[in-house]
Amino acid sequence: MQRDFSFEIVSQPNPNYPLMRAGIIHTPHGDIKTPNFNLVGTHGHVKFISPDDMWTIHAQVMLSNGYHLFRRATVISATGGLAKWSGWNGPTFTDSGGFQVMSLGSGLGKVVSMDMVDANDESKLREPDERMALVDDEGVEFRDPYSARIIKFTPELSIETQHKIGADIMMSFDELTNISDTYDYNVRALERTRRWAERGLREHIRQTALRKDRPYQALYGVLQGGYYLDLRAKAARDISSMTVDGEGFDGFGLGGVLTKQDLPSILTTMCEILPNDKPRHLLGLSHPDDIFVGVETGSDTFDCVAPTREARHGRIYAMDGNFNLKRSEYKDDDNLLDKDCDCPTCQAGHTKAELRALLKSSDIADHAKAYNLLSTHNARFIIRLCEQIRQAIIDGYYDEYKQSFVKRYYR
RNA sequence: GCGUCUGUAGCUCAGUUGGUUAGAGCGCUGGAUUGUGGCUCCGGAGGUCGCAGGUUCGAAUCCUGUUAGACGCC
Repeated sequence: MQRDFSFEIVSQPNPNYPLMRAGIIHTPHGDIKTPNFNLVGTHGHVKFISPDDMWTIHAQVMLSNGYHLFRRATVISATGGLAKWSGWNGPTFTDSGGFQVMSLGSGLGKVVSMDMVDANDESKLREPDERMALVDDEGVEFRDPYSARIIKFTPELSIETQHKIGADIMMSFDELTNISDTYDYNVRALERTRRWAERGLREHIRQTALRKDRPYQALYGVLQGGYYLDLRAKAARDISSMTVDGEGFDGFGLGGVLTKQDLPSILTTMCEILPNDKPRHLLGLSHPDDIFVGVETGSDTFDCVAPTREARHGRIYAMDGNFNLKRSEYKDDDNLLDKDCDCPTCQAGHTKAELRALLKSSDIADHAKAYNLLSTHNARFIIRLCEQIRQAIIDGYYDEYKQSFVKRYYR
């Protein structure tokens, strides 16, 4: 199979972190220098951040969602794929819709619990008859109560949809378990995810053959297993060794609801088993401490809604620690969001007082302005963090960099 | 001058035939937010019910007076 997709490692091994690396992912829409944070544009655009803004803040990747774009997949395909259709002409990822198995199913209407006090507590799960996503071995039935629309998503349909959308990198359709699911349930869900991965890989090979006129789209196999290390190791062995007609996955997605406490051991367990020469994407995490753990254990790319969502809610990232811009103490504060920031918002001189007023205004146009200025700021903060981590890995001063960052940020 | 209507939280208002510590939305204020059903979610402060009397076991609610505003009529 012809692939215009590859991964190269550009750093020397670090004895303190044997799995850590900096690299380059070569895709049909350009190179991704890793570690990198992918901006999340679920519906094909990042909320309140334009493609021009993305270039300005040195974003490298947009990650969209095959489930949310399902109805528009044919149009996107006809337009020439996600990059052209969205106006963002750089590298793109699509997620499979696997996250929605949980977020619209057992976790519907709840903030994703990452607290171990909820572990194994099935009473914390949404009742099946209240869920908008019902899972079985065949796939997932998504229901929309407003339109009465029902979509039966299967691994085959997810992959076919993602091929239509045409992102450079796709994710296999997986079942994400909730922290409240039991060990036994995780065993069953993991086996289901393994079978779905195989079915998806088979469909991927079929679709690739059907679309020879298009650039090759890479497919990452996704690893699950809850917070159980034995299941995580099994997932890593199963997915990394999986082949269909001699073809395997191009990279790996590290998925699941992962607590800060368990993150290092879970990531280490998986990445020690995964082959070193393929890229790994850590799904859904972007807080700086999580990124540090991720890169130290071998993750290359990250994505998360937190920087943009938290920006819209007034949670601002800054080198000396995050803060809530809505607090009254910033009402007359003429300082920048972060005096050391190179984002367009801080470079333009917007003050905390000014941005707070926009954010708290009753005018929807002011909101939009604030959301744009604050989202680009937070996004740039995490992107810059990844850029600096990459440079530190390559130039051999990672420990010093991390120490200085953490000392200020988590003071 | 007379008549009618209206005065309840910073704002807009609910308050059932009088019945425990008078509610809501917005605003204010604090927190949450991790592969985006989110201008979302959770919490807190804030009122001697225009004022003064009266009836009653008990009044935001009924009666009288008074005051402020709106409207109408001479």
